[in-house]
Amino acid sequence: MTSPGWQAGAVATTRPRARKGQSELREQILDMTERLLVELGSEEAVSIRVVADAVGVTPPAIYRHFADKADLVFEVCARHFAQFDEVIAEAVEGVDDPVDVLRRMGTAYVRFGLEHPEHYRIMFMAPAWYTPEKWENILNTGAFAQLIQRIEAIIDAGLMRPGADAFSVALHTWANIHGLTSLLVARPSIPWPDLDQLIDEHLDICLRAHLA
Amino acid sequence: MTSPGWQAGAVATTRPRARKGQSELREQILDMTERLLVELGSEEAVSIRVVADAVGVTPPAIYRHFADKADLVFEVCARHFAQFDEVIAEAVEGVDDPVDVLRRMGTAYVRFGLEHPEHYRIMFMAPAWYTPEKWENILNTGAFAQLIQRIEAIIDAGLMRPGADAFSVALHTWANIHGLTSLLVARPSIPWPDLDQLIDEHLDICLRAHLA
DNA sequence: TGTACATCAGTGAACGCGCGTTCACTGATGTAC
DNA sequence: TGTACATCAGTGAACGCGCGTTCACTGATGTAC
Repeated sequence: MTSPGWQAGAVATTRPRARKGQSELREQILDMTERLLVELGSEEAVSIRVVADAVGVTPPAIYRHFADKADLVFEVCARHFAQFDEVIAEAVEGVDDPVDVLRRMGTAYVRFGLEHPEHYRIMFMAPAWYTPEKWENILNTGAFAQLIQRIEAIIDAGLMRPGADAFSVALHTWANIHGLTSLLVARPSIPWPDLDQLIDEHLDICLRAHLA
Repeated sequence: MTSPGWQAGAVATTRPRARKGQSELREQILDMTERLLVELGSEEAVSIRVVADAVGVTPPAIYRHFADKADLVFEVCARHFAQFDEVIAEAVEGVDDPVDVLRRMGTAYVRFGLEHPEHYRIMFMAPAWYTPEKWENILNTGAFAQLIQRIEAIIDAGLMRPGADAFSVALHTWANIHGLTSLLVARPSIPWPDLDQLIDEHLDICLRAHLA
């Protein structure tokens, strides 16, 4: 049995070459790498060959669009951070109450981790090897700057314990929220209690520790 | 240049065979695997061949003591958990004040992570693949049971907020302490403030959230 | 005490695999005349 | 409008590597007679 496209005399059913300068392959590769990262659940399992195969292209084709594997993973990582910042920013859009803002940021944070566990793992749990320098120091990230700013607003409104320092509160709050998120991501097999309630409770506790 | 041990006519400098049933190789392999895990900073980088080389033995020799690579890593993981439980238990020995007990457990926990980052990573941050089932659900672990018990003591002493549930408090406290620990382990390159103070502050916050 | 033998911890060579990456190439696309 | 040519995205084959694991073996250790 020969596949229809490969009968003698027939033109081989090769992938049609993209028009010059119009290749969408780069985007397809990024999309697929992101998807495979989620599906295979591990950075290591996503190889150049596996990505190429999934996209329907030969491995060397990847190298026309990315310098090497690290470059590819860097780009995907950059997408994760952009997406993350977006999610956090969206979560507080149009919310007035400054404490409610914090609650929503926290909830959005945990949800992001649960919905994109492999992204979250690479961003905040894995060794920094594959994380572009730009995000290695996450404290410069859009979302963390956001957090500090929102905490300052609460301090200004006189709702925080006296003497509270915005940076310090932000750091500990991040650690606390990350703690729940990363445990949920790393150990999904633990018989966690109801997630909605667990997250709500955790945010109660995190806020309570700092509010006046 | 031939190495002295391999001159023509000389007896090859082979590793002397252990006496029957007295092989210490098994322990040496476990020790070295643990050490390499720390040195190489990654589970994946520790291969059967690398371990064999470091111990001064050929790869197949490993298989006389462990069924396969997973078995070897399982055993090392078991050691980590035992060591961890020990550290936590030691930290509270002879401490009377029930709140102080919690503080010391928390400090010991973070310190364990900082001193054994690769152990910590495997135990609580890495996917559960290599974690023996026994510890996959960490809530059954010695240390977590300890934590619940100690929290119950505080509740009994009337020092907790009314309505506090020991299991719930333990869960959130674990998440909070793990949060700081895992961030420190995952992102050592972040310009963290003074560690002693950071840990102290974090414990203040964690306790404050639950105490009456 | 001396010799023949069984045991079995560790060896040396090899297996098949998937990895990242390279190289010379092919052939459709687009362009210049 | 037709033809010759340059471009370059993607191919096919191969590289060297380290991996986990297997196999038949060796030879010192320990034992039975």
